[in-house]
Amino acid sequence: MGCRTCEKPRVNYRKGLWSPEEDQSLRDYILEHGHGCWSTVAAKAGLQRNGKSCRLRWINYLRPGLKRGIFSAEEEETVIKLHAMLGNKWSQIAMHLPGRTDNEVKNYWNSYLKKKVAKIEGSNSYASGTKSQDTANQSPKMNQILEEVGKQMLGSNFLELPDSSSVDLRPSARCIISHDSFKGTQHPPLPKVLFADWLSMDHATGQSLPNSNGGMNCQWDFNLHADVSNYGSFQVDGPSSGDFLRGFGDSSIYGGFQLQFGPGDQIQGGTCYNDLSMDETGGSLDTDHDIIY
DNA sequence: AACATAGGCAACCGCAGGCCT
DNA sequence: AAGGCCTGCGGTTGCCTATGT
Repeated sequence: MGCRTCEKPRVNYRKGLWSPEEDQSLRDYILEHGHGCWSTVAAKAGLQRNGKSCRLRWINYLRPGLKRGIFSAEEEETVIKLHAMLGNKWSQIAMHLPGRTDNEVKNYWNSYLKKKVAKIEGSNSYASGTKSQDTANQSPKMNQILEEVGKQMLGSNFLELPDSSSVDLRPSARCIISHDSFKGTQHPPLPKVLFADWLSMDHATGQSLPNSNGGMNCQWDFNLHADVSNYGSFQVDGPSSGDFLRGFGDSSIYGGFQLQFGPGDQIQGGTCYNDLSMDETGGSLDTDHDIIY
């Protein structure tokens, strides 16, 4: 193995704010070629930036489907509740907020929500520490919040897997309802898992889920009704589907649509989203192609 | 109008984990 | 097995703008 570091020419990477021209170059390049290896994107796109900077710019600002502007009351509530459960796991919190980035959630929390929660919580440790992942030490109020969140997650906004499903919940899976509040007989035992978690665990490992429905691999999170016993189809509805769809070339389809997945289909990050074909009437995805994200 | 301060946000930094050679 | 690279994540910094004096 040679020393590749020594072979690389030293580049004075540009830092600081991105110009509109740089944005355009990066966007054009990725939309055409996909990002592939980030460290080579900058050079190929004609930018004097390092790969890390390009990746960050794409994820936080340029990628399709991003929501800009102020957080809605629902989003705010979601952040507060998930932060109470997960602590500073911004990427995991952001998974539950379609169109929001971890950076955006983090900034919103640090600049606004932290103070708001501090007011609510008064002088207890939550406001100052913010790392309340140790559920054993949580206040009764926090337990109440956690219980409420858990119930909501078991409700209609989140996936409930039918009892007959054969989804394998691997040990690495983070199970949201493992909190003490949900132990015992009042809540059904596993498997019940957030759809986004279910997908992201798959994403994390880069493997297909070992179930009979074929591997699905994407990170969006939206209101949906799932029927994994029916050949891996799931239906998306509600306003979030619009955000989802805006990720695919601004197709402004609102309302319900249905995605069909075959056993061999896989949707995962890595290449270009405009390879995706979508039948607006039937709403089926051509999953021979990958979806960027 | 000029300056000081605070807040918001974009971007950078450093670390960890996984993968490759 | 060891070292290097790449990616993702959370923490932090610094710039810009709004607001107050």
